[in-house]
Amino acid sequence: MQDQKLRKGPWFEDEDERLTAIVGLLGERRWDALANASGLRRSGKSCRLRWMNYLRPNLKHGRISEEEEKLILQLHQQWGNKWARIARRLPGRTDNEIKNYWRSHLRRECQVHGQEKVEHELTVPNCEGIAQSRDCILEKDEISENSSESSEAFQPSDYAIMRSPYENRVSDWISEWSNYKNIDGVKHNLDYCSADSCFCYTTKINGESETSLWDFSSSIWNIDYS
DNA sequence: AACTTTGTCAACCGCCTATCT
DNA sequence: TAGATAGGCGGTTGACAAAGT
Repeated sequence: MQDQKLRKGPWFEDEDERLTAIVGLLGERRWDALANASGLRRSGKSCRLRWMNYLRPNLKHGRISEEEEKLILQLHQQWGNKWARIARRLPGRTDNEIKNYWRSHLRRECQVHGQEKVEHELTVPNCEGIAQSRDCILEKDEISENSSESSEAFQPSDYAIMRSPYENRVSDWISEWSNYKNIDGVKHNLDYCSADSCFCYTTKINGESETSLWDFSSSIWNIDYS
């Protein structure tokens, strides 16, 4: 399909219907092939975006509730502009929606405070500056360990300053897993380049703390009953 | 009433990573 | 193993409506 023939801009109702039908037939994959098969003069990316942000079932289209807003603010404070990741915590909401909402919210905040600093800090949360490297993660780890607040559970999300989808996925997985297991705190040391990745976590069983270590490279549990 | 500003939303763009061949 | 392709993500833009002057 030639680029100059591709349609852009708002979607028409019949295009939505066609896309919905073809996704129902072929599933949510191979978007380029799907776009061709549908006869829509749209790129695969455009089809995917339309589906993910608008046509997908179980999407909420209404206003963001107060609870959702609190969650967005909280997660954004923890993770920064990881919209897709934040969206995964809000069923029915898309990353685009949350991103848009945040931008509106951010503008309001800036107007209220009248400080450019606010924008900077909100754009670059955590770490007192942007995490340019994984060194920052290590520093944060050290800070946390020495902090007077160290009695509080260390959240897996504190390691969210990662850059690759792989890192994000691993971090997400740890986060979800720890929630599922009702784990107090997770410490995560990820070196994805060397596949020497591990994280440790603490659980309480009958009031006793138990620290365990998950080693990605060997996929084994090392239990430390301290 | 007319114009300007602000807010909201949908969509596109470019980059990066994963997967395929 | 390298190159090509597909998919995912965050940033940005532009259209439109509502609110303000």
